Amino acid sequence: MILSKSCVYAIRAALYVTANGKGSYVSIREIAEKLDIPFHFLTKILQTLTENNLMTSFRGAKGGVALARAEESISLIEIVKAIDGMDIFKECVLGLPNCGFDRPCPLHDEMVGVRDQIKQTFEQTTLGYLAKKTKDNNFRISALAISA
Amino acid sequence: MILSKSCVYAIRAALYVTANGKGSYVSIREIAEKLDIPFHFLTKILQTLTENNLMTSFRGAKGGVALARAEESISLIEIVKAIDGMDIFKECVLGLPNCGFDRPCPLHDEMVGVRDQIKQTFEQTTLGYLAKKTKDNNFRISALAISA
DNA sequence: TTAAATTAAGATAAAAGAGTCTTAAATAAG
DNA sequence: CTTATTTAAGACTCTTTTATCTTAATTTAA
Repeated sequence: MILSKSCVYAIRAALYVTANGKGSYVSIREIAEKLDIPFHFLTKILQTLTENNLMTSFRGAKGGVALARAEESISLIEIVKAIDGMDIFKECVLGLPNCGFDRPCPLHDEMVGVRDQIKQTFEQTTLGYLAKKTKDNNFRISALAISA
Repeated sequence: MILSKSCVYAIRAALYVTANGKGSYVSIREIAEKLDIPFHFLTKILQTLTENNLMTSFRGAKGGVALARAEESISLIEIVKAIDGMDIFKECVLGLPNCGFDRPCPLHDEMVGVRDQIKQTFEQTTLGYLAKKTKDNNFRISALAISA
């Protein structure tokens, strides 16, 4: 698994908010139920996104979370950075410290390309783009059966 | 981390055996010390490789492990398969079950390529090739400083 | 035959990741 | 003002991965 479960939950939740939160706050309970994510666990994860200025939150009745900025300006890598950190894009596949051009591991050449490609994908993919793509193609962001 | 720590240990140990085990058994203690891997932990991992017919082992004094087949005939994917399983090459980046051409997640298109590329790399890279490359270029398979 | 070396196997422990539960604080609405 | 709703925060539990420890079994060689 490239991303931690927390990070996957964060991305899926952010997509849900992008797609369903136009103009108002979305309650974490709703997100948790719709995406089949443990509520309290998701609460913590979204708190981290809020701390990292990717979301804003609002307490109390009618409270919830919302994107902190325009959906086209938030790319997935910001979420990954907040939850899993950027080290996952630098890590040596054989776990050797300071693996790189200078001191490569035997697999460095083979892996550096795909790793950069993954990083680029996360850099270039915005919540806005991905939410639109998800809607247009009726893609799913939950394992749950689609409810009308 | 794409591969588990166990899997990384397995690959590095297999490379060490390939490079240093010509014709005879290499003791697990030696591998563990040279590669800075916990001995008992490595023992279990190599037992798994032995159970999967990738290595043979020999008990008692002068015992150790050796490759079960010619080094050019063992590709990294066999080690990955034995330790982490093949699911890591099928897993959806967003953790959705049955993500694929039929029921893709929003990131499926972006990820399917790199995932296949990683898989191909492990399929095509043999222990023989990698050990030779490691020797020729003086690459390292351990975090430890190189000892004369 | 005995001692040393070495893998095999199983129990246990430590660490990290994932998930749950409870209480506090804030907000809206009656 | 009170109640219901909702996020914040912290403690706690569970599971998986990683690591350690002990004993058994096997083999070599003195």
